[in-house]
Amino acid sequence: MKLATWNVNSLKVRLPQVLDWAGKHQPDVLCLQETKLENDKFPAPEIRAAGYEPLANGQKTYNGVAILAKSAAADAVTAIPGFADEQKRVLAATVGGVRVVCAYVPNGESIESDKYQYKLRWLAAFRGWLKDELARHPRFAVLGDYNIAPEDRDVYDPKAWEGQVLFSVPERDALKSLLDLGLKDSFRLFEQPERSFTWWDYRMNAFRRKMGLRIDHILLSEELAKACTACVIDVEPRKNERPSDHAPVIAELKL
DNA sequence: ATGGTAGAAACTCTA
Repeated sequence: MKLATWNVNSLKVRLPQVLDWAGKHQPDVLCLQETKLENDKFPAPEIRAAGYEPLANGQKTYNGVAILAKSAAADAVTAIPGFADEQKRVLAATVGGVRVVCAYVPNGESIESDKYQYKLRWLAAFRGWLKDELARHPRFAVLGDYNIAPEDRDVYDPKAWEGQVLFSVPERDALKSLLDLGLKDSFRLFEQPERSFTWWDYRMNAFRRKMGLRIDHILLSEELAKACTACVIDVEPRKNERPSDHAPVIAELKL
């Protein structure tokens, strides 16, 4: 079973790239973030034609998540229970006996921003929900754009990024506290190339200069981590014309 | 000295 995640930064713009990529890599589950589409605008027919059943939780202009699955998805949840949030950032569903959470964690803007406080509050609520879901589902995966780089090696210039949003200690601690629930960063289960990143700013030729951060992650429960045989970042779509600023991440499971 | 780019939508906000 292949699980994948990709922040597409507008599904309207990126739909052809998403269909092309899914056709090539054939993930069983593809989690998308920043779809920026209301559900009634979601391109469900095109996605069905490509062999995927879509689940969408979107809004206009900002945010929005979706799960594309090769087999039927059940028991969808579209919000963090008990956390009032206008922003569409989560979607959970059960696919092929695996409970999948697709998440778009708030960016935070800067550590001085109100949005940063929202990010930390959001992560605390998210943790509570994941704990509950994990208790009920031993086969549990949390995929998405976390907007947090865990370690120095996940940042092209950790000195310059120290204390900045996406790499500040409170954010990294929040990510650690998700792992402390009993989740594994699937990417680090394996030997990986140096300078492995999933996001590069559109500005300053950041991609060409390898100035990236690894902020998109696939976290796996113990049971799924044991079954995980590979996790890779596919940088190829970042080279496309009109690319997303994020690259997809794929984890392969032998279930 | 505070850019630069991209997306959506409205002439600005978010990332």
